[in-house]
Amino acid sequence: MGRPSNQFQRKKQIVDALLAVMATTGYENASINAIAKHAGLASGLVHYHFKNKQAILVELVNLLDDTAQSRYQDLKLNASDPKQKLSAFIDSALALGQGSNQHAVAAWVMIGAESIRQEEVREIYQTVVKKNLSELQLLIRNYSKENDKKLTKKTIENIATIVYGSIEGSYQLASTASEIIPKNYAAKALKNMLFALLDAGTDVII
Amino acid sequence: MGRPSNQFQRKKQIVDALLAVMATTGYENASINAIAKHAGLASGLVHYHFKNKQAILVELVNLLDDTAQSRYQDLKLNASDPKQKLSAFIDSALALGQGSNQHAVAAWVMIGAESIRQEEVREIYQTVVKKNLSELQLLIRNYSKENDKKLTKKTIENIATIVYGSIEGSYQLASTASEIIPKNYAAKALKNMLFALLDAGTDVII
Amino acid sequence: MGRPSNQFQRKKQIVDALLAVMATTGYENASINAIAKHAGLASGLVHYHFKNKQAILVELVNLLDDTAQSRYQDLKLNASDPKQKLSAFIDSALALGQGSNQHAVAAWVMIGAESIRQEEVREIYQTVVKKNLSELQLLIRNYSKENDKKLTKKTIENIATIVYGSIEGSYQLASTASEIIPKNYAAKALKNMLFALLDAGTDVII
Amino acid sequence: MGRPSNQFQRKKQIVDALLAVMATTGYENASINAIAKHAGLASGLVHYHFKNKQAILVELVNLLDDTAQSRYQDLKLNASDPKQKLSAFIDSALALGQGSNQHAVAAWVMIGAESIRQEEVREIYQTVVKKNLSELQLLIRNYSKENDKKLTKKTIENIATIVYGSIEGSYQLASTASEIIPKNYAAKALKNMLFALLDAGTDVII
DNA sequence: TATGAATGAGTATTCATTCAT
DNA sequence: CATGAATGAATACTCATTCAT
Repeated sequence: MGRPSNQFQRKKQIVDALLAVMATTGYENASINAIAKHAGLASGLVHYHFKNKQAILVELVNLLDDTAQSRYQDLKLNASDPKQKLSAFIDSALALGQGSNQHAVAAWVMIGAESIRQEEVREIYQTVVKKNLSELQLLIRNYSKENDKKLTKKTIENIATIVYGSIEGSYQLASTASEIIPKNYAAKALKNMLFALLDAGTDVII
Repeated sequence: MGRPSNQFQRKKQIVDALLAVMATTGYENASINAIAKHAGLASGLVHYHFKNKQAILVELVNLLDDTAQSRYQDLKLNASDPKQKLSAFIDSALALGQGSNQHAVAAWVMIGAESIRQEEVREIYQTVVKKNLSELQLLIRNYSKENDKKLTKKTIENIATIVYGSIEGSYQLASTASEIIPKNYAAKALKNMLFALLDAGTDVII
Repeated sequence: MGRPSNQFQRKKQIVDALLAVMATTGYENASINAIAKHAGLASGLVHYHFKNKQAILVELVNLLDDTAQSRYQDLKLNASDPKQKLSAFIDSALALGQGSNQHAVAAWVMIGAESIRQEEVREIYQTVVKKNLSELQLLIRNYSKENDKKLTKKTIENIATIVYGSIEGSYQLASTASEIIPKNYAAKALKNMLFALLDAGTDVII
Repeated sequence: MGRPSNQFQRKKQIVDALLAVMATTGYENASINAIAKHAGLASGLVHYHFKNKQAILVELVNLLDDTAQSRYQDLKLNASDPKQKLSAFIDSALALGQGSNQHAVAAWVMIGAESIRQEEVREIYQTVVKKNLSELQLLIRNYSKENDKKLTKKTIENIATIVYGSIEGSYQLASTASEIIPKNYAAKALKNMLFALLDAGTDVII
């Protein structure tokens, strides 16, 4: 009957290794050999499980998105009103620096840059962005609805986009300038700014 | 006597070529050959003018910073009060998409990623970040002072950082997801959000 | 499971190729491509087995030393008294020109020159020199002891060094001036000169 | 009438620079640029004065030989009998380490290695060797004649060759192993060995 | 599944030499 | 004579990918 399949475990091992290696070396410099060594596997095995190097990256993008999603879902469970849900989104995204997610944050920045030049990566990256923008728009709409604000679709889009951009930018700064930026500023500062805007008179918001 | 020097012109040519090439291919994939070809030069000449590839990148970072600076200085000339000056900063940074600066924006994103792994690049990158954060803090302080708000140093730092992060994040989104984000949303949305915060009661801001 | 290792065989193949190529072209001009071609291998494989070109050279120095050692040990087996042992050393070192060791001699001269500028090579080279000087000093001491001569440590050192220098110099002449120097002069001439000195009155020797 | 020619001075400057540079880097790594910089000249000027790099090396070989010759001629002036003349040859050749001739010695070793692979260099190198061997043979013949020893031509050749080889070998050891060999051993040790041989009964010498 | 040897194209960098000024 | 910019071939080394075992 042959040995039991361990495809899943091996793939995870390899993707994790790519994450670790590319967080410090970048994607181009994360050689298959380095990835294999980090995973404790023979280099040939990497290509047995993945058609090519790009396929590992694609898998990594999915992994990072899944992780972020589940973190958000967890936090959302305890959120009862729209404001708390919006906060949950931002908090889950910007709980930077704690745990081993510094690697993930650095890798995400690299992926962002990589998606400029790799079509397939860009597609998945955009899918993730789109999903997050949609979720943010929904959360913002619900929040403003509850507060009896009537925001146009366009306004909500703009706000969601700048908020999501702020999150991505915080990743960038956390990875490249952590010594010169405040600690743990991001989530709170972004929430304050966002709610100040949403709570202001509608004439302010465009 | 002897051949006249044209170092300055050639160096500019090469740096410009790196900008153009890496905007679409990334730094690693911007081969010296590709750069030379784009500049219409022999590949050996690139190394005659630059010690190594990294030196070109360093020069490019300086160039991009200089360009951004002068754009800001220009806009600031017409700004008479603190609010206008703060606006000038954001406008000069986020006047994306117009002119040939799409390349510059994409390159800047690549540089951000590259600075995670190249010490020397990171240092210059951080210098630029630091300078911008300082300027932003000054502008915010002046604005709040004029409005009789007393913000703590820490608060000003946090606000400046999230604002600068938003700018960097907008570059990221503009480069990788321009099809799925609103057009020209960034400057206005960020300014609205920022001033909503700064104009809110001090109890809101921390 | 998996492909059987042949590292040992391949490494030998590559080192042998370096020997052959550098004997006629020098180290700098022994390109990895030339070495690979001579060994019948793909150029990339050379770097799969050796970290860099210098590592091959280091391995070659060791190989040449090993070969010389075993030649000496073989000859020493048939030597019963101190004089014969001393002769065995010189004979094993200066049995030039016969067999395929012309390449080895030329390569050794190149290595000597190379060790002036490559630290790591110089270290191994010096180790080999030191070992040979020690052995020569021991042989000379034993010989003079048997002949009731009392030579100072310093005298023995000096003699050993000039003898070893003569050997190295003979390699040089054999490689660069073989047409204009006598055939097979070296071992006999050096032995005659050395024993004339050692057998002379102690007043002669200093 | 144009400016006065300084060809001679310039050529000397360049040859001296090659000597200095190649003493530490080897011939292959002594780039024209490095030579020019060391000489304080523009790189193009080097090729104005020398057809190619090899021509500088050829000139250097001649320079080193001339220097050695004049040192020998100086010492020979004070030598009145054959023994003193023979000593003068060895002394002039082995006055190592003093003055700035360490560079010259190292360069000579490099030239020896280089002459294995460069035909033209080998030819000059051999000319120098031949001249020195002839002189040594003459000196040995005169010495033995005075002492009423009748040495065959072959014997004299052999002795001259091993003596000259010893000199070359001493250069090698002085350049690559100076830390582990005695100081100033060479001239005295070689002379003792040589005269012990020449003064021994003719039955010893073959 | 797994190993690790093998390939060959690609990359940054160096450098002798030429040439415009 | 002199400068130094320009060329283009050569070189060590890297690496994704393939393949024999």
